[in-house]
Amino acid sequence: MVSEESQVLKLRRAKAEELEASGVPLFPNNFRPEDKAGAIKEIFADYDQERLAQLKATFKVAGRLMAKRDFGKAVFAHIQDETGRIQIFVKKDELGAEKFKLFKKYFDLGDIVGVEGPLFRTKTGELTILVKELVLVTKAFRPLPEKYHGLQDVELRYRRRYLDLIMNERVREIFRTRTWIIQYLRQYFSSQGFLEVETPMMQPIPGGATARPFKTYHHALDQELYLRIAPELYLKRLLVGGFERVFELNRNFRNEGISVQHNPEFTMLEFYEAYATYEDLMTRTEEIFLGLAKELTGGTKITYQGQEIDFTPPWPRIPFKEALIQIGRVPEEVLASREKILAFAREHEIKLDEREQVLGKLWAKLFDALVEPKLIQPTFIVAFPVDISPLARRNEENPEVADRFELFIAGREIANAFSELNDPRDQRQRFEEQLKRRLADDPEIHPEIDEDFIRALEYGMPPAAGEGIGVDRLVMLFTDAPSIREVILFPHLRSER
RNA sequence: GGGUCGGUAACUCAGUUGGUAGAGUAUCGGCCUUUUAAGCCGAGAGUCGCAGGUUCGAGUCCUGCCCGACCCA
Repeated sequence: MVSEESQVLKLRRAKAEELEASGVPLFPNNFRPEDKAGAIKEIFADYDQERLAQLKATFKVAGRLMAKRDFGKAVFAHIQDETGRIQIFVKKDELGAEKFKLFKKYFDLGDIVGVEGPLFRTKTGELTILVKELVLVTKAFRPLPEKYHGLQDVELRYRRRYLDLIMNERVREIFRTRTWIIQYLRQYFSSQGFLEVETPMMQPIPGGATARPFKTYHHALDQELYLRIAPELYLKRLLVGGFERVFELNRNFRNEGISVQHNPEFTMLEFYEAYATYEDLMTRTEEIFLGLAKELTGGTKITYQGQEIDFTPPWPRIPFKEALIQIGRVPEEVLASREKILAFAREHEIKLDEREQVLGKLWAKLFDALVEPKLIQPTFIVAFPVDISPLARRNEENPEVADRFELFIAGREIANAFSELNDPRDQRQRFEEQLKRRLADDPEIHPEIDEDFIRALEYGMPPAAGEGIGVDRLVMLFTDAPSIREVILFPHLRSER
């Protein structure tokens, strides 16, 4: 990058080098903090000045210098470590004239410093470290954003997430919650006897979903590979292999648009349970979400973008077609034919591909436009058309419908699950049907049937149900984040130029 | 891909009908030993996203492009 040295940066670097020349190391690694700001504030929250004065202990904390208030012969400052901020009071007659002068002249906001000293309470009651010892731990060559407004620019927040994390406590909190949720999920599935596994991220035939994949190339193998769009077909091979409960919590990649709900790489939880049906999974899903809500809020409700969402089970289970009619207000007769749907869509300004032949896909478009946005409270939509459910088991009574559900919350799809199709003959037919359509759709694509997956089914896969939960969207819900970028540490942006 | 809005100092933002580019924070110099957006005095700091165009003169008007946000596909 071209030099973006501003006057401020030049001055700051020059000052640091002057300090270094005087014998003070800028990046030493021999300070060992023994205390955390957060813990100190918690433990001594109720101590008044008198009790603090009786403590013999001193405290040793390292943190980034976030604020400095200079009174001449004494300076108040705040330092921030991973657990929070604590005030320090640097007095000339406590620290000594020499070190005090150094601090005033050479220690800048943004530097990481180490302090040691006893605790006291100021006139205004703030718990404060009276600094007896002070060292520079890491010199910052760049100034921090403005202390009051912090870093606001959304683009800068994403491109320089490190700065965002320094400046915005709320952002740190979101990512702690994200990690917490992921740990909760792992713990839940492990405790239920699910084995966590890792299946290929690079796949010769990208299956398990319909999406454009990222393509890559393996030189030694002289083979094209695709970043996975879903782990599904591999996880089901493991059911064939005899693992009866498996889950994978990891990244999927889809080479499609970016939006508030879509990042090219996103985190998916998929789990498969032998001898269970999609109905069992609805119960399990209610249990998981309710558990998360209780742990995170103490209750059954959360607020997402101003809307209250209540996870108290049971959640409504509405057949797909009925949802279109009752919630979407689509007249039943419209659903019967392609022509009527196209006319209806035109009339209601619902955009869809007029060349689309598959009835189920047309229904799905109506659903996305008319039903999905209205599903605010947790709702299972069940009984999906088979022609948009190529991996799901047919319903026993109605073979046109799959034993499948999708979970919607806050107008978004959060999970997708079904009883798994384990009849290799039917699976082959469905793949072939899909293949035909995709070739007609886009001759550029060279889709392939995953023959080994079919072969695996031919060895016999126990009846099972499987589910995928979009973890980023889940985290959005529980952190009240309006955009997926707020819950992904480094969301994809165009490169800086 | 289309629409709307935005990009001005390190950060947060003003900038009038087109007339020499501003504030606060941060920085630098000075004063100040219980402040907390500390205060007071003084100073420096800009490729106004980029490239063209109109004009005597463009941060401001026009065109194209780049980056971002939101909505739509």
